[in-house]
Amino acid sequence: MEAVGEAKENARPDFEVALKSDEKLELRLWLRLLTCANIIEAEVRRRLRQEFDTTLPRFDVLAQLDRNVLGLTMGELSGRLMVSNGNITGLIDRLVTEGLVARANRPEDRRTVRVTLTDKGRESFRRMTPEHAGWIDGLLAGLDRQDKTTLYELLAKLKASTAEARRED
Amino acid sequence: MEAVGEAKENARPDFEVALKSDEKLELRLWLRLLTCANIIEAEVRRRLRQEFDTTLPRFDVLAQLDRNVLGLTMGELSGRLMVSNGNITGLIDRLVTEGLVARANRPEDRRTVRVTLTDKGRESFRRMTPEHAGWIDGLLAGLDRQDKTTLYELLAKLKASTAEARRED
DNA sequence: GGACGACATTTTAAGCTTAAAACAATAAGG
DNA sequence: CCTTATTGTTTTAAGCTTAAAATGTCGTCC
Repeated sequence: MEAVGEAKENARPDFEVALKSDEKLELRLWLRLLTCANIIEAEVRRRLRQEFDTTLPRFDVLAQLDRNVLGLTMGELSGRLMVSNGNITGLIDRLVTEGLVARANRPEDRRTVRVTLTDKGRESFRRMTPEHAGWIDGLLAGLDRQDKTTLYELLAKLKASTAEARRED
Repeated sequence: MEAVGEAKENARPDFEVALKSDEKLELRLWLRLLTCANIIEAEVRRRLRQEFDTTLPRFDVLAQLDRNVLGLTMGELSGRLMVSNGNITGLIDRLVTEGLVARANRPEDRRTVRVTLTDKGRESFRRMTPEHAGWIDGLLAGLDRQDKTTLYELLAKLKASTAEARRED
């Protein structure tokens, strides 16, 4: 018997359903952006779990390590994924248990750890990437090329806007 | 002593820093969308914590209850926020402890619970909303009105696209 | 060369989140 | 009725996430 309602396979808020139309444009824009990101992210998480029995944070770690053949330190990983250092510790613990990554001590600086993909980890990641790219393509298929480039440019502007706003504080 | 690096006040991935330029447009677009959403979300979370000592999921629950004066059941809440039922249980537990919402049993159907805002909860939410809207305005200030409406429309198209893609499976 | 500050990582405590199972109550069909 | 299915909520086990504190290591500056 299934206890969870219609939120199950969607996950994350679709606030727009409850939005009064007299809301400000800025708020509606933000909520719609959030909704889109959440829908796609939830879909990617769902498929990673169903098809590869893994999670998005694990996938993200593998992606970073695949790009950096020489490995990365814990700090470099947390910087690139923009999560806390403590978070990375647990994530790497689990990936080591799965045999997908390896920790190597570095004699030249015993404070740091070099994390690298194992062969198994690399193989696992390489098996997932094309599927992953396909999911994204499918989810964006309703936009034509012009839509995509326009959206891409507007999001660049938005990103710059948020950076500016945070600089001012 | 501060242990956490530069990820601290940003939180959430900025994958673009590691993106090879030969990546597909679709993938770059998705990662940029995710980055924008994560930046804004992290900023809202940070300010909710700093200025009001609360969290985004709590704020979202209060927002839903403020719109629905008669209250909502647990199931209605989980549907509107698009999270699992089990999640709502814990969230409401904590909000009850804080005195911001109240659970009321309903004699006509003893399976369900009616959750409503307390006066304290309503007052608390009303104090946060204008600030919250201001934060969003500030973060989007770098876009002119035309940018915002175009972005709003493109995101509607994207949302429809994801719905279509998931319908096909 | 010892003290002190800076840096890298881990630990801790708490909250958020989910899927799945368990529990509780109503509804429906004989 | 009363059994069975359905509906609404909670519990459970596991993972993700953070901020803050603790731990361990390096570098520098007397």
